[in-house]
Amino acid sequence: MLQVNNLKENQESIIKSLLKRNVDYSNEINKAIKLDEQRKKIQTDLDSLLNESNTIAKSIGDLFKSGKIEEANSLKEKSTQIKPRIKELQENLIKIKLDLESVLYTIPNIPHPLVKQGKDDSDNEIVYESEYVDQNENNLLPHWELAKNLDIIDFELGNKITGAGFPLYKGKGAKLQRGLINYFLDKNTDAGYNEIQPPILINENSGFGTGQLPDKEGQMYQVTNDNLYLIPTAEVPITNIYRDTIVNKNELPIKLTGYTPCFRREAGSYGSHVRGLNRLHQFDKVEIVRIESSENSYKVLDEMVDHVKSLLSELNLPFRILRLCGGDLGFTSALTYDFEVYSKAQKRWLEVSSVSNFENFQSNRLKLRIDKGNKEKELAHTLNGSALALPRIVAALLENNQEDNKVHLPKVLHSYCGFKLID
RNA sequence: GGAGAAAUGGCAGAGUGGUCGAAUGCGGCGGUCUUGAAAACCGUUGAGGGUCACACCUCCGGGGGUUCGAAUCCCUCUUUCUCCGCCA
Repeated sequence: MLQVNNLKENQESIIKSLLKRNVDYSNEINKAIKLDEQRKKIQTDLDSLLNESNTIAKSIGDLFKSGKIEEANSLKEKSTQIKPRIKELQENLIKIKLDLESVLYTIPNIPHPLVKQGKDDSDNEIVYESEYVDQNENNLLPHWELAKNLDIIDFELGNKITGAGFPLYKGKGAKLQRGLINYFLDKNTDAGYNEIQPPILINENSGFGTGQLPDKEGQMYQVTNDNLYLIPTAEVPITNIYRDTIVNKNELPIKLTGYTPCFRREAGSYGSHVRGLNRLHQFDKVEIVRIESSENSYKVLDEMVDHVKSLLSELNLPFRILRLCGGDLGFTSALTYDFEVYSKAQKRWLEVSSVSNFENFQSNRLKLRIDKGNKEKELAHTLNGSALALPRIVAALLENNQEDNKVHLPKVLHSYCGFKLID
């Protein structure tokens, strides 16, 4: 959520920056500014009425003490008279605050200057490509066939137990999952991230804090009896640790990592491009989250990109890094780098990580501030990224390292999995 | 799941209807003293709205109510603790 004051002060430039998303938000922004002015007006009126009524109440107390009962009683009456007006203003205030908030919820984050205008993912800029990628290898099996032949992932059984998009990993497939999770967590920990294990069900407040609610509840699985949601990403519980908090600047840097399963309804996506592991309702992901001051956050974003890069390099997977254009940039993000690995059998790039700086967009909603000392406080910058999401990594590992229906694991995973070859 | 108690500032802990945004202690910050440090002493120290700055307003777990006036009384929800039951 953007700050109204920021909208007011930088109206023109914000509208212009938001145009990079190919949407004109000037109406919403004007509306927000107007609502805020009305809010201020109502607030001021209400405050002066409250002041009046407080003053009266105090004098009544004094009058009673000095025994002037009659005077007190007539003041009581006066106070009773302004009460309905106070009530009315209070109701108006609540309403206008809600209106303002719901307008602010519709305005996405301001893209960073590096973000180019663009309509969709075809306009994303490639900022790094790991190596020459041979796109002409043929006779390679897609991972779902390999997985079936090797009997390491059973999509049908998952379907039987739960439904499509809930695969069952077996034997070396299950061990590969476990090995990857441990490998990622160890690498993240080595890079200074503090490992945590958050709950995977969240309440409504947490959903609002990171922006899944309102409006995006359709993408989450819900536990209606208890009004809880299954997390779509560890970002939600981890970032919400810092909801309604003021962190002291000497607690920085805050670097957290956590593994969780993630649950996404992915309503409306079907077809051949979601086959196998390409898109699932339940998948595993290791996430990294950082809380930073505004002056450091972009340095930190680069750091995170380098870190994810090192993971993919060690896994020996061909990958590229994209800087998302305005049209593909997530609602809450100011700048996002996507990591894609090349899947040689499908001959497609698969997204395996997304690293973003949200600047203070999330923290404004979370009410997450940094105490900089000298009575100075600022909204924190939040950043997060996948390091990494498992399914497409597994897909690429299987497809790219296959040889005669066998799969050779990259060296770094040997000790984590306890085997070098899946056969 | 049943019974009881509680929820106050970074922490501990007073406050049961009227100068209470809240005593006191600890902690934090600034200072005096000291070669330096400690101790001692003095001062300062919650958040949000609003203002050029003041004034002023809101907040004592959340929501609602009573009252001229609520941290204090009532209702409700949540959480925590103790006891009982059940249990990985």
